[in-house]
Amino acid sequence: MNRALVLRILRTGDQYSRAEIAKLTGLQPATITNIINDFQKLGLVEEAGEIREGRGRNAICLRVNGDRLHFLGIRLSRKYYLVGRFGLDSREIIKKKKYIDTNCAPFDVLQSLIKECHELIDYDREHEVVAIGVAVPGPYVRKQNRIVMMTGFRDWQEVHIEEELRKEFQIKVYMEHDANVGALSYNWSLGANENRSLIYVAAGQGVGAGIIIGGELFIGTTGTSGEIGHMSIAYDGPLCQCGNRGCLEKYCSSMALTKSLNNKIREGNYTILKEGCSFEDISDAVKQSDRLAVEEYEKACEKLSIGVVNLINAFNPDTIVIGDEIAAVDPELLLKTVQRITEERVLPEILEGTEIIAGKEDNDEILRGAGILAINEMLPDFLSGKRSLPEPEV
Amino acid sequence: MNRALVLRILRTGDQYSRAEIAKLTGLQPATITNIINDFQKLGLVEEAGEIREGRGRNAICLRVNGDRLHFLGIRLSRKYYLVGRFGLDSREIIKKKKYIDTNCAPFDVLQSLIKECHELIDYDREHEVVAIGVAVPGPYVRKQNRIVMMTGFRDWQEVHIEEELRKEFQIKVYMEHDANVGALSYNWSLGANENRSLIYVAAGQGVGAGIIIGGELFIGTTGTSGEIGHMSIAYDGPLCQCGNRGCLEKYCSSMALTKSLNNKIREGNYTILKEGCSFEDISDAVKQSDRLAVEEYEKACEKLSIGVVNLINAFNPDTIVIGDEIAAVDPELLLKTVQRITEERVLPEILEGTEIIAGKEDNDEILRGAGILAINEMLPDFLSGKRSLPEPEV
DNA sequence: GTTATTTTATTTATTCATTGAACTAATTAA
DNA sequence: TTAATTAGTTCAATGAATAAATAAAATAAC
Repeated sequence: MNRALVLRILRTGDQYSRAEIAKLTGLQPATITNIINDFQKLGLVEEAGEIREGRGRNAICLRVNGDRLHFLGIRLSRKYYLVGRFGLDSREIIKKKKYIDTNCAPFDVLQSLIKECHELIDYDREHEVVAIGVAVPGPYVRKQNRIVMMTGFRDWQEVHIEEELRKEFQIKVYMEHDANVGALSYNWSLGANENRSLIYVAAGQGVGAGIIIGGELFIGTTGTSGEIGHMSIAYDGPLCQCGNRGCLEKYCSSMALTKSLNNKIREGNYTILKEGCSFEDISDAVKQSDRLAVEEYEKACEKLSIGVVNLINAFNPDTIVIGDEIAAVDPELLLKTVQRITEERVLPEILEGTEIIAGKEDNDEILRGAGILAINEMLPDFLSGKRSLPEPEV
Repeated sequence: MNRALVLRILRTGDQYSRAEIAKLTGLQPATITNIINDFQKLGLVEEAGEIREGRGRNAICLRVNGDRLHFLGIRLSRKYYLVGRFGLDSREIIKKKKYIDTNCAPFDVLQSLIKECHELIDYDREHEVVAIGVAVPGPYVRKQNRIVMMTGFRDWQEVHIEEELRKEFQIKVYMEHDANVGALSYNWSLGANENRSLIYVAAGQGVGAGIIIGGELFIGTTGTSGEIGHMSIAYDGPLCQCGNRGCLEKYCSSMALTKSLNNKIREGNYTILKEGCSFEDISDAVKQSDRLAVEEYEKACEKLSIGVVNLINAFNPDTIVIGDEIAAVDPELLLKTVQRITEERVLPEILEGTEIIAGKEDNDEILRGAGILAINEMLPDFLSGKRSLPEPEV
């Protein structure tokens, strides 16, 4: 258990000396020496020069051997899929993106995905790929160990992604809701610690959230936590297909934004956009400061902010990250809007506990999260000895 | 750590044999023997007859010695306070209720409270009271180890309840938001387990929630989690003093219900109630099936249900308990309403993961929760040896 | 330049919780 | 009466963490 703790510290990618780790964990220096020795024997950790500061013996830097184990991460989206190869230190080694032909049957997509995975595995034969993590659009529920998609992705219901990948590659495959792995990814990049409470809001075609509590992913009883897209912010608002009214994602998903903007165009409002425009068109228009597009985008951000207000009041998390398509349109404007609305609507004593971040523009966070999922799930097996590490390369 | 695990199982109040505990914890029978031996030496656990079932040697029943340690629980409310004495098994030994004169200064209330605590401690001198748990109306924030009330209880801001009690009784004092200890209480009575995710909704003068995740209380970064009273269910609804609009508690707190009913009376609607009626009057009227009172109460329950819908979507908890004043008015009608609204508004795949319970009519849950808070916080110190148990009585 | 001080890391012996295996105890079914 | 079954204990062995002493390597002070 302490091994896991030490490794979690080192996995942040930063370098630490034994003494620093001892202080961070509260364990004795002797214990750290022992644990690090084990890790070095397993090839998980290596020394990386010394650091001189002040007087006293210089500290020896330690870092994980990122190439000791490799992992695949897959992000399956409605429009494309991403496959990436990651090191133990969550560093991206190589990645690929493929657009999905909308006419393409899920089974064929899966075959193409498998082909790409093979390529990524063959890319480096020296280091072994030991597990695969898959991020899929939520929501879904687990039923008798099978994953059943619920909305928007229903044609995939009969495709057993996990099983097929496991059969093909004979390694462990883990699957999660995309918002959940997004949370894992930020939890890692912000420096995982056991007190962290973080909510990653994936504002894309739908709106979902991944929740980190106590440094761990909280998925709820049946794995559907974070379905904030169906949180009502207007109890008598428009009916949603989930049965609820005034659902958050009716106001601020990319789908909602596209719909409302097209309506505005139909009403004859001036814009550089044409009727029938896609979300990508709108995104471009916002970047070109098209007045109507910016206006509508800001409105969507305001509604999203109401959702954030509710999350802060309910969770009082230390961090909220807003990511995915909607955030990528204009992270700055989004952040400004969220800050304005939260300052207006949350008691200052409560608000000050939470830092709000607009996700990076590139969408790789979720892909990396898929890789981290695989690492997180796999490592305990190695540390507990339930599974032995593959032979190290010579 | 395993000691804590074993004690947590026994603290449910049920009786277990060593073999059963071994199975439940996954530990070896020998380990359980050792741990139970220690507990018996400390007087924490005692044997209680045998149980015969099927073939094989009869199992020896074990149970916590509820009288080995005693605890005080205090529930401080706006209108009254409760003080209770509890055993290690969370059993209530004796309790007292005192109404607070609204003209009474907080300091005087505290003095009266201290007097009652003395009486409860003197009630049984054979068993030692080792800690006090205090439940206060939320929300509050901790600032430099001081607790600062935020709304509705502001005149208590300068009263250092924790410090005063600690000074007076020279034992540990723990303080929590009342909704949080309500959650602790139900977590206990439903059988604590490390996977439980439970939300206790305290619908009283305000609306707050206590959140159990992973069997533990989740209080957020700064301790303000569960402020669902200020969750907006109508983004353009009426302005709340918190700055938000359409806050849940504007629709379904006892204060809101009282206000809206008095408005209806003023408008001339028929009812047995008179203008200026209090929440207690309304509660009685509902119990007497006064049409207007029932109608307004049901409306409040519907709004509360919207909040519950949002909680289910966000948390996917295994249990939601709705308690406090509002629930006590008519738990059956409340439950029926919540079930109707949630079935309407939550996807069935998600809803089926959550059991919804209307709190018991008596309001002792929060008092007991205060006691459990003290027990929970105190026990680790005893088990880790940081603090030694008082001498057992002869 | 020597010595004292500080900080890092390791070695060694010790402690302590847990375990596995053999064992005792007590009960029922055959 | 014997075999089978279940409950619980004993005891030596294991293994992780620790305390204390020590080594190593640096700077500061004289």
